[in-house]
Amino acid sequence: MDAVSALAALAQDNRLDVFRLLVQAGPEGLTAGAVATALDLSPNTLTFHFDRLRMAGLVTAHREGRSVIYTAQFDKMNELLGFLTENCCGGAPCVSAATCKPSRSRTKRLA
Amino acid sequence: MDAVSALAALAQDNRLDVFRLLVQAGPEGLTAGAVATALDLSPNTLTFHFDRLRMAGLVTAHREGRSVIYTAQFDKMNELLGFLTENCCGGAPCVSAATCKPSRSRTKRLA
DNA sequence: CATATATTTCAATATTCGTTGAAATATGGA
DNA sequence: TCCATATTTCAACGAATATTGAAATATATG
Repeated sequence: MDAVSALAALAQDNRLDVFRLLVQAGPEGLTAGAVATALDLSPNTLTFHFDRLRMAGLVTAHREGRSVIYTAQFDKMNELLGFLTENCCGGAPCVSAATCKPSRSRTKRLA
Repeated sequence: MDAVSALAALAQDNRLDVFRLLVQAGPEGLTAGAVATALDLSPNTLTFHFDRLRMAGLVTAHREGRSVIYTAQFDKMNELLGFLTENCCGGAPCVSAATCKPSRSRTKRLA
């Protein structure tokens, strides 16, 4: 796993905002357009940032109709948190317990 | 607290290595020269990276004789871990328990 | 003081980053 | 098919990043 690219993906204001928004949105994710509107980012700029997050493994994308839906990858975030706790933190033993989960398990979209 | 600059500080191979080394070294820290030797970095390049870590609050520096000793700031790392767990992770509740501590509490230097 | 050691500063350079605007592509509906 | 919506691709550009080499600064020792 590449901790540096995951860190780099989150180390930018707009991308951090994008990721936080996707985390809030939970496993159903959000359309690119919804993120663009929410954060007031132009669609091409957003694509650039999505690419970084995607290459780092922090989000995935799938098309649904004309929209593309981006979804936070909680596993990857857990992996990063685990790495940081273990390697940059003196190895506090709480890693496995602090499992990263979607904020609210709302199963609203299309339901 | 500026999560982005802390993330950016760690989002580079050499700096991540530097920080991990300082975490291993514990509260006594390491001289700039020791880090340079351990990671095979030229001293001026290292100063550049130390600056980034320092501005992010992840390390502090103090002179001791002709050497400058750099020390990891565990509190700041805890802060970052807390932020990430809370904001990028759905708010898993383990944050306060996963307190970031020096790897080994050896109180050797000057003792 | 003169010299050696330890670190920082500075200028230069190639590379990468983040944004913009225009054009292209993909999908769905009239 | 034609058109509107949604997203991506591309070229361009200024800004920031990481590294190098040379010079400067700070401290200790003879």
